[in-house]
Amino acid sequence: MKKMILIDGNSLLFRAYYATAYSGNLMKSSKGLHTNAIFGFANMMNSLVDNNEFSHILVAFDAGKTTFRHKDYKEYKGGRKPTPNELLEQMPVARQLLDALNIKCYELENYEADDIIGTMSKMAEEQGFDEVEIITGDKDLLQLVSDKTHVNITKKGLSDIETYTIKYLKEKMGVTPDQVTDLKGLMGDSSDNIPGIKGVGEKTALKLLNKYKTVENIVENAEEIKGKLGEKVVAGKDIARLSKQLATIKKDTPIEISIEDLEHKKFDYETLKEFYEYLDFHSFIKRLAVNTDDKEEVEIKYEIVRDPNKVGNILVNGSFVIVETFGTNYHKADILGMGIVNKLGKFYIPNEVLETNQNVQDFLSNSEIDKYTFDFKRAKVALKWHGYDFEGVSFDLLTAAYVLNPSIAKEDLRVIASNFSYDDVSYDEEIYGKGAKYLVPEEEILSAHVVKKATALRQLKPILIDKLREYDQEDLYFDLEFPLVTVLAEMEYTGIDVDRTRLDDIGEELLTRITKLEKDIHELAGKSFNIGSPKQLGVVLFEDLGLKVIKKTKTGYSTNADVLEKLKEKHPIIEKVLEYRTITKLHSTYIEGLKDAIFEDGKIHTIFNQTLTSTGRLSSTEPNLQNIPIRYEEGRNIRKAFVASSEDGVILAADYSQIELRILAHMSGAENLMEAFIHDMDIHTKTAMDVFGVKHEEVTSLMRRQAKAVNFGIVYGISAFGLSENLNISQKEAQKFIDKYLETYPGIKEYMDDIVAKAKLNGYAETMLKRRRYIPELTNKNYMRRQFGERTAMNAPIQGSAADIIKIAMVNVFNRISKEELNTKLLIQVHDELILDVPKEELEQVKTLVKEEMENAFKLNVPLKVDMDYGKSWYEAK
DNA sequence: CGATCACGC
DNA sequence: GCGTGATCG
Repeated sequence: MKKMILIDGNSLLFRAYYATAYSGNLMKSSKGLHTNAIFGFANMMNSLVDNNEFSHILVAFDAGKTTFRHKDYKEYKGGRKPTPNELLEQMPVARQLLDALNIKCYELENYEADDIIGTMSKMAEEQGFDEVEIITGDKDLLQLVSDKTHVNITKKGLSDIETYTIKYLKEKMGVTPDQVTDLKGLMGDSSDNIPGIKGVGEKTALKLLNKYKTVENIVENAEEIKGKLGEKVVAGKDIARLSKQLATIKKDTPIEISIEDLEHKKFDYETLKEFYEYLDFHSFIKRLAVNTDDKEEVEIKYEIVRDPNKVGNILVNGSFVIVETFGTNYHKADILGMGIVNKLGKFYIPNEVLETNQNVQDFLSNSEIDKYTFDFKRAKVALKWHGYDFEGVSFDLLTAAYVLNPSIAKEDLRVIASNFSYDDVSYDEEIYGKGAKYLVPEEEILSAHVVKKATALRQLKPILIDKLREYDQEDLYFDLEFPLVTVLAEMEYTGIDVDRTRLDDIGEELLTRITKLEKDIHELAGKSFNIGSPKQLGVVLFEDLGLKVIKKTKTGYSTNADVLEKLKEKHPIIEKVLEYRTITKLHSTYIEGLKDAIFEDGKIHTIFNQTLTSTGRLSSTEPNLQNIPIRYEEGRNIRKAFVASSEDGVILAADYSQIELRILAHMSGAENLMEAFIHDMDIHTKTAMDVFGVKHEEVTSLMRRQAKAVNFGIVYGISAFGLSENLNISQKEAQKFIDKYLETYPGIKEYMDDIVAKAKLNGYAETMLKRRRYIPELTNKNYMRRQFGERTAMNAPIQGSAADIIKIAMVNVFNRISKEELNTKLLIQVHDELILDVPKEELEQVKTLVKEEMENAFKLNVPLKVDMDYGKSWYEAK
């Protein structure tokens, strides 16, 4: 149930103030601050939060004194008594209170709270909220009543409210919501200093509206109206129109917050308590304590199941299952136990029972028994290492949350739960501790935690599935992201064979070179220092040797490769340092790092994080197999250590050629670009031809290099600054290149503008498969951040769609391999490339299959092209 | 634990 | 632009 509460902050504060102020003795805190309005306001907010079920909440405030309405009518709200200082000083405190309550408040320059509320209620209705409740003391807001939106007007004393529905409004005031503004246009409003038609009061106004419906209609037919009234209407027609306009609440204010920002979160007990103490609101503190104590007493009831005769009975279809592991690397994690929640109740099954009870193992491995889980891949791989299969899972909360919003899904269930306003579960870190204190707690604590997670899972599954439907992401989730979990689990568990001796040999060579380089560098420097320390190196280069400082970092001299490259001619030490950097990098990250990651089976088992990147790409850790060197021969040699698993098998590498630019051609429909791909031309040469307006044979290598950098920039969404760094040119020149590129391909310009506009409107950009990336930077006050947001908006659909496509290919390749009963294994994905382990006799079949599935993963307006190669090692599969 | 650097796409 | 990892202070 999605229900939004919108509160008119100013109105309630006024009411709260005057409700108690007349007595003449205002409440004061021990610090001398008046608190009567805050007290009433806090009371109101508390009873609101305690007595209502809702999912979103916002308190809107007026900003400043003037609004856009003053432009049309400078007397707007004129003649009002000034706000008493005793109330003014409480205004900021109200915002502090809301902060402590974890309730969002918002105000907007030039607009009134009404307009924010009007806009939000419209947005909420459009986005499928079931109900919107507006709370105010101002009857103007009644114009917002609809079948979904109710307006609650506070009555004297604040304690009770009057709820207006369309029906009640008609009964009570005799008008429809739309006519509320007409009514005010006719009769005016003294409190806002809106004139209305002279001599027309409520009775007359209603009579007129009853007959003519709107102010406009009344004015148009003024001649029909007889007598004095007719004259009054004619005389006051402009005033009436203006008055109506002033009374009309704007439903399209340029607000900078989104519905997601308003999700109701629990307050932090300590913060709130501190705040109440500051205000001397002791009664509230007591109530707070009672409420939290209550919560702690409601311990969840569950059963720890050990009886082997009983355990079989509780494991039924439709179970929510948490397989609890201990250790971040699940290839070597212990399994602690399982939390099960289903129609029979809540249960905890300790690991000893899992290990010894066939019923439990059958339950997990039976694909006919429907199960739902959290972090399916972790559970599946961990169980597999312990000898158990985990099948029949049809929902994984972690990946579902990631699809809904890639920026929230961290691997802690509590983090995700909180994002959906469910807080009744602990963070794993609270249970296990961290660092040296990462320990398994006693079973009582552990089991309660695991069962709570399973309970949260049950609560959250329908909510997330609803959202997937609402966002039209069901296909993306059920046909792609979720099936991919199993594929990745298999890849990780399979692992890739590594020739340790090869790594040893390369490592030894590197080590001798390092020793030699160290000696040379120290000699050239005239002293011994730590070359690996940028700080020390900086001193040697720029102080001792007096080289020119090219760039500085926050902390000192910059010594990165770009800088050193420019100093290469100036001193022989530079070349040595550069070499030292690459060699030590190779040695520590790739030789030592990889050797440490080899398992007892002689393989490396990476972990693909499926829920981390904001674009939809995968990432790889422990070790990262997506950044094994390739560009330079020295590093590329590392790949010789990644070998086929069988004697005469091969490693097959298949990569998409220019997939991002092909996607750009497809999405933008830019003709020149499409043509290039349809004829399979060299894309950078083609870009150079188009941008520089030259013939094929006139493209120089510099032109091609520049065109390539611009294409690169398009794909990665870099700025003029980034491009200038890449090409070593000025930002101005870089901007010229970009402008020229967009001029050459107007289709791309149009497409990019469109994407940015849409992203600004929606708050997110999306891929071809409806994967979203939210971009809050688009409304950032800082120009640079906004600019970054725009580039992100342009880039996310390109990179994300490429990620979508290779994921489709992976699922399809995987399914084909198993359907054709092959022993070939998918091993690694590197963003636009797949690495497979292929037995010799399957090679021809697999080559065909992989090419087919990759090239036909998704139908674009241009062909998808895949290049393949194979060999005994990854090195040979260029 | 943040900053810097280097590797990949 | 998006990532991971090693090292330093």
